[in-house]
Amino acid sequence: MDIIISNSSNQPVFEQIKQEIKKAIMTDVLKENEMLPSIRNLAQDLRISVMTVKKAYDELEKEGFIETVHGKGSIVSAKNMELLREEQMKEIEKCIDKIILISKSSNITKKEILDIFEYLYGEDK
Amino acid sequence: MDIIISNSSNQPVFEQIKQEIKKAIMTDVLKENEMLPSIRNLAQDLRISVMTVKKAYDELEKEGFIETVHGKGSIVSAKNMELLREEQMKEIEKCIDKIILISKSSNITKKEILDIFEYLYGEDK
DNA sequence: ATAACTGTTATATATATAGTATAACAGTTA
DNA sequence: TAACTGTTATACTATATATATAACAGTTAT
Repeated sequence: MDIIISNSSNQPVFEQIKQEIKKAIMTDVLKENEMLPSIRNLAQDLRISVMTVKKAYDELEKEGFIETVHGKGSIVSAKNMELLREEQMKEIEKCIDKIILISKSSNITKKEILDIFEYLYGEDK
Repeated sequence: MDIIISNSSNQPVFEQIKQEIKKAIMTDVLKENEMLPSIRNLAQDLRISVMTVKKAYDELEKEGFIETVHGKGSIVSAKNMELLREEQMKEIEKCIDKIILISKSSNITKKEILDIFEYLYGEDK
């Protein structure tokens, strides 16, 4: 599994780790019940503190994406696809809400937004 | 001009002030060359520190939305509509980028997104 | 000139978040 | 027992946010 973090990102490191792992789960790079890297290994690979990785893992566990057992390590929770889908749907809805808020308090039209969306989405899918 | 801030917001107070003022400019509540509230008055009204208001005004000036003269106060810059429009367009594009990123790394389809958009947008406009 | 407004600058303080570093402790497995 | 796992606690640094206060400086009208 490749986890890429950037210190120039506006996102905190632990947040980037969370997102990368969620992405890996969603794209099936990390499958159900598969082991995640140990916090020490990942910390060493990314050259960051163990505590930062632990924070990411702790939050992923609280959110139901992984399960951690003391002494063994962390695995991907079963039945998390619906969870992820719901979470991502909520994220998309938040973005759309923001877009609509901007649109309605400005002279940017619905059509303009749809055009940009189509353009940025590209041909595929 | 009504500026509403919330301490329970995840956004910092100075950021909320910036957004409220931009919104007021966009909706013509604050017109070109119109005076903004003095930093002391606004701070008193919102029951926050003068420095927090100053920070908001300083950034609005750096971004070109207002102009401040020592001893006189701040006014809305002329020709900021294109500026605001561009900024809001960029904001919308960022949101769309995020939506597309999520969409393409998940099983959420373009059609689903468009349906949610239509639903949330409502009938008007 | 003075009063009463404006903004400016500097200083000190408090709090929260993010991140690091280290060490000691504890569970698992071969 | 060795070599992995995660856990907890502590201390420290840096940054962002926000407050409070005071002194300084420009503008305007009387």
